[in-house]
Amino acid sequence: MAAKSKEEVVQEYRIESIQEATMRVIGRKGMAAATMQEIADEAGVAKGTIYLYFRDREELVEKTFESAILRLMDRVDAALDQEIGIDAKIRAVMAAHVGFFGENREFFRLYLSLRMPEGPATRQRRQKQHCQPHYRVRAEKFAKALEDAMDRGEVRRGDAYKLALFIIEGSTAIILERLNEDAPPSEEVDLDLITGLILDGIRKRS
Amino acid sequence: MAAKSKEEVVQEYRIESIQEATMRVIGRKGMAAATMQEIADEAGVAKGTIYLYFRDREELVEKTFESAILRLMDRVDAALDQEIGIDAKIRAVMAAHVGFFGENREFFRLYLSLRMPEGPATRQRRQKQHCQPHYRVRAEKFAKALEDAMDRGEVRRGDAYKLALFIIEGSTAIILERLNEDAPPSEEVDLDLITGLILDGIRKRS
DNA sequence: TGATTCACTGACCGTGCGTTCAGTGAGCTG
DNA sequence: CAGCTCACTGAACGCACGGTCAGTGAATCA
Repeated sequence: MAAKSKEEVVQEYRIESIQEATMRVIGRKGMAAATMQEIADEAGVAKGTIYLYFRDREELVEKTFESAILRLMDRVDAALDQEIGIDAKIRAVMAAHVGFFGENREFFRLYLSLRMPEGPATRQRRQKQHCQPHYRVRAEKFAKALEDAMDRGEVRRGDAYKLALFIIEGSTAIILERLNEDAPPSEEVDLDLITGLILDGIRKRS
Repeated sequence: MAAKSKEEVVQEYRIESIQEATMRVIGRKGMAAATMQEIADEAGVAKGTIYLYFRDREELVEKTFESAILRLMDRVDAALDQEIGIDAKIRAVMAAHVGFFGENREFFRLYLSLRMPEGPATRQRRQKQHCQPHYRVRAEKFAKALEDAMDRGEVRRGDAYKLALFIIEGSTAIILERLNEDAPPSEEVDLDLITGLILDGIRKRS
């Protein structure tokens, strides 16, 4: 059985605290301006302690990103795996995104920063290997759902992957706007907007 | 008349060279990893020379962004000012974006970096004042065009600003994908995809 | 042609970062 | 209770960056 020793428990707790602190600081200051010192202060540990659990800053950010994005992926997968029509499925996927980022506001900055690789070529390659796949995989899964709907005749044929990219990125803009608004409308209103646009477009029908 | 003295000409040339170098280096290394030294080398001048024309790194980046985004805005404005139906107008706006970024690949990284403010509060405020307005203004102009179309009954009523954000951001994803593709399809194909989605959605009609 | 100017240079400086590691002390051990 | 262990600490280090400014020499002037 999976009984955890006291050491394991305290280790996991430390790792979690540090990762949460990392997200909060990056959420507040932005990727570039988030320093190890401030992350350590925020987590209530010494700077050196972080290096007991993470090799360097890069690994810290990477692991922090990964553990959060996996939670998002779980929700999206749950939405995609349901046996429902494409209408409901798209709405569910969008609801998963809006809900997740609503609950994890601090993560949003980190999420935006890591979509676009930074730094010299070597760093970029490493980021491409670790962070972009999550983005790409999510887009591919969504594209797969669109293709299935095309096969079933629910959706017009077209480049499903590019459609998926468009939709995911477009919703990101709406989510960003929601997070900046003082009094965002209920999630339903924005979900209706998004799904309405995706499914039926903006053209008025007679 | 506007005869330029020799000094003015050489000044303009310097400024242009430095700004072009800035875009190339940021395009290659990313915003954070682009150093003044490398920009200077790329422009073929000494580091100190840059500071004769720009107060500091921040102003350099800001001005570089501004002069490029204004060129984009000109194209978009031209597309929006035409007296044509909303179908053609949307296509023209999208064509302006795709075309511009196709011709100014190096600028794309800079563009993506400056959408989301970085750094501590003071820096963020300055960026909000200088860079975000261009983004917001573009979205508002596009939203205005959508509202006009709503008034004319061409488009269903809805939150025009959020629709504009969704559309602009979604197209950005397609453009990014185009820039990464080894052999992107002709612009027409992607423009059809985008305008088709926006106007009529993805749902198959009987 | 000697004097003057000034755009340009690049070695230098201070700062602030990520990273290290000798030291500390709470808690376990025998 | 003496000795030991080891997770944790934070001062110190090296480095790379943005920014400075005394110096240089080509172009201009008188």
